[in-house]
Amino acid sequence: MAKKATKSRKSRSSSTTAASAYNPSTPSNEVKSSEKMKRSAQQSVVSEREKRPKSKSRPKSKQKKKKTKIDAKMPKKPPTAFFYFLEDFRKEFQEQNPDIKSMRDIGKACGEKWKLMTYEEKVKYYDIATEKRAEFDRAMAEYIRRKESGEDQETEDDSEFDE
DNA sequence: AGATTGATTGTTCCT
DNA sequence: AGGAACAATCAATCT
Repeated sequence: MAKKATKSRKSRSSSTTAASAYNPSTPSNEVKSSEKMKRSAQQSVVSEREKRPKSKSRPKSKQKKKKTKIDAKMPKKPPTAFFYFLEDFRKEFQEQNPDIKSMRDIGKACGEKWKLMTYEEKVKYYDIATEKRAEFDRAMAEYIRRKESGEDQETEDDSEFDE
C-alpha cells in the first residue's frame, strides 16, 4: 500500500508529502516563501561544499574517511532515516548482543531488518530525517549568509583556551 | 597514540 | 537517468 517510500528526492518541495501522509497536521504554507531562498542558498553552498579535496584525500573505497575537523562552520549532511533507525536499533542490538560491539556487524543486522520493516515503520524515521533536512537547509543558508557576510570574523576564543 | 577502515542505507548533487 | 560520495558510529587495524 502506499506508494513506495523511496520517492527519490524532490523532498524539498514536496517533502511534506511523506510527512503529511501519516501526519496530516502539518500545513504547508510558509514553505513556499523560503523555498526560493533555500534553493539559491543551497546551490551556492554546493559549490563551496563540493570542493572535493582531490589532492588532499581520495579514498580508494567509496566511503572516504571523515578526516574530522575541516570546517566546523559547514553544516554536514544530516543523518538519513536509516541512520536514525540505526541509533535506536543499536541500543537494542547491543543489549541483545553484548558480544557484538562493532557497528559493522550491527549495520548488517540493521540493514537486514530495515528491509523487513514496513513503510509505516520506516515512515517514522523518514519523518525525522525530513525535518532534519529542513533544518539542515536552514542552517546551510545561515552558514552561507555568515560566510558571505564576513567570514573573517571567526571568533574562536573558546576553542583555543584549553591547550 | 593518532589516523583510518569497515559496514549499513538514504539523500544529495553533478554529469 | 545514474553514479559517486558522504552522513554516524565504534571497534579493530595500521603506521
